[in-house]
Amino acid sequence: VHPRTRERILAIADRLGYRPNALARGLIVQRSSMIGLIMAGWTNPSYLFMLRRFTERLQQEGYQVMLLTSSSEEDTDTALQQLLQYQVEGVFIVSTQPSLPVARASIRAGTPVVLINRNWPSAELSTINCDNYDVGRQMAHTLVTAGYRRLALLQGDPALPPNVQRCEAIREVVAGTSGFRIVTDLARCLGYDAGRQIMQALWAADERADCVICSSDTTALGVLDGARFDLKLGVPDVFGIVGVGDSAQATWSAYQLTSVRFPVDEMIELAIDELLSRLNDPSQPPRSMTARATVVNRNTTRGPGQGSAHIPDKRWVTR
Amino acid sequence: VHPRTRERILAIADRLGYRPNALARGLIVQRSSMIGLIMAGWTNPSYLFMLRRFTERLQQEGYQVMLLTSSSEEDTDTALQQLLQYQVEGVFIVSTQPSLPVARASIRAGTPVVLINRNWPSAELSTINCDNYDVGRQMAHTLVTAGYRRLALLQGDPALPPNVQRCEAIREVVAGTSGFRIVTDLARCLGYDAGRQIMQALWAADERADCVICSSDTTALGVLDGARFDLKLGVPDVFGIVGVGDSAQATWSAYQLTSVRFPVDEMIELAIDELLSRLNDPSQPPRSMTARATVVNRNTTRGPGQGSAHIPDKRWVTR
DNA sequence: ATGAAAGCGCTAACAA
DNA sequence: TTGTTAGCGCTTTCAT
Repeated sequence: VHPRTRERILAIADRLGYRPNALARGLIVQRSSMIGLIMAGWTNPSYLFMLRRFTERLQQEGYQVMLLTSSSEEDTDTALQQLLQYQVEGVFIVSTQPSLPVARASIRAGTPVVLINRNWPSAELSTINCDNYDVGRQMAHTLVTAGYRRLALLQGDPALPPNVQRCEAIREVVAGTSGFRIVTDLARCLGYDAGRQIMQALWAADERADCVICSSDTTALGVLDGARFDLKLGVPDVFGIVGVGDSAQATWSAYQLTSVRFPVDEMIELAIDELLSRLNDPSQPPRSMTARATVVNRNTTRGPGQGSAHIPDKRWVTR
Repeated sequence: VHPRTRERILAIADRLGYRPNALARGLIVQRSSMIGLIMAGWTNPSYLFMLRRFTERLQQEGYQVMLLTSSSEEDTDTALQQLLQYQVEGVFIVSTQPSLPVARASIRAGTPVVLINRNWPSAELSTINCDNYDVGRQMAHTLVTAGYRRLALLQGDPALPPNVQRCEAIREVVAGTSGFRIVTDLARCLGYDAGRQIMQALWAADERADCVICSSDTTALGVLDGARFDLKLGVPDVFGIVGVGDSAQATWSAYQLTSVRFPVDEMIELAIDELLSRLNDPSQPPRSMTARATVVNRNTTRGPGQGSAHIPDKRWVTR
């Protein structure tokens, strides 16, 4: 094409307000350039960063992101079906999962699905996950080796697989450790205020706990403030606390909370890489990856660690 | 249609894996059912909630959300053009803005645009905003009436309109108040660590500040920990601190930070309502709404308020 | 109640 | 290099 003509036509097109219709193009080339993203678990603060990275990278790779919310598995099913109708080329599902028949539908449609923070029984979907049993084991061991004896277990949502897996592993460790036992076991303890109040109850109980495992950092920080401010307890000397998530606040010098760190950044990049590579080569089989979380010992548990801000070793197990 | 036949056909369709193609439908009915969402300012923690509400409500109304990221105004332009090519029916733009010609293009395309946390000079785009001058004024007044005299101004990103508007208003108040002045004026102070370090510098300076205005709660909490832990200063007696955003952490009993609260929830719902109603009635002119933020006095400033958790009066100014 | 035909805006393949 | 044609998967209209 002559540059002259090209220029002229482009100018006219612009003046006429012409925009190529990406939908019509998608129809004919059989590529929508759209990727679906189904999100649950919005209370996890690191998901803001996740959303950002997803959109940034996919945009960069020439895709558009279609974002859907789910608050139940039925939601996830309808969301996934919607996305398939919109001809997305792939979909990420975060902290939730579709039913088997709907998942099968996506497989038949040839649309790769990547599950994040959820397991999948068969090898039909890519998954990227933490070993939550291991997380539970590590948390319990941290407390045991620090010499605590009477554990309070402050669970989150008992319907969430990661929560039950963690707790199961904790109970296993407890069962296998003489002299260490669970004196309180509460579900649905979430948030700063809940933590702070529950600390009072723990101390008023017949059998006082001397350490606690919380289902989130926010809860743990509430417990910590309850222990230090309200009860004037020596933390970590008389009372030990461990949280989950290694949030920014956990690292603040006012808190220095011992917490479980997930390699969030790596998980995100890996999830994107996995989907992109399956998009480039549809014959590639779905992979299941397990990330290793580590507890970072700070100042709410006795023991060796003193505000160690070390980067955990990233060990990936691929099946 | 006979229910019998209907059932039979549906079953066959399902077995064949038939999914209606939403793109093709959109092409013919001239309605994509897609809404664009261009996001910047990802460091604002309340944006996670915003994303959630946007997707929840739009999904509920039968729309799909297309999420794009922008980190500059050029990004915003290309993002908006992309969205127009994908035939979105409307778009939200958060904490950024398009250039005038690109905005005009969207107007010609008949696609309503709602700007959130950004102003727009002319009345072509809907906007929903806080009165940032008023925010600056309120923050300064809070400090003045509490009897502080030597202000340290810890700005955020000097390129961000909300930041410059706030600071402008603060300077105005300072200029009009004898005995009250700015002893330190720093830009790009963001984050807990920055705040904590800067506190040291403030106290080591020739002329010590006795109060500080921070550009975010996180910074303010860093300053607070720096003052209390490192310097053992009496807060609020010898040193006053005010933050912006009224984050969850600001309300924690360990902090009780005086901060500016924006009516985020209401702003979000209003933004969605505005777009939906313009979608339903395209002849409806764009509206500009201004939300009123309020400082909630807690325990990092002297004065009447003692952890008042009152809900601010929501006053909306519509032009 | 069902079938046929037109066309949404685009790309791809072909012919001029 | 340019123009023509077919058709992506759907809805709508009109005829059966």
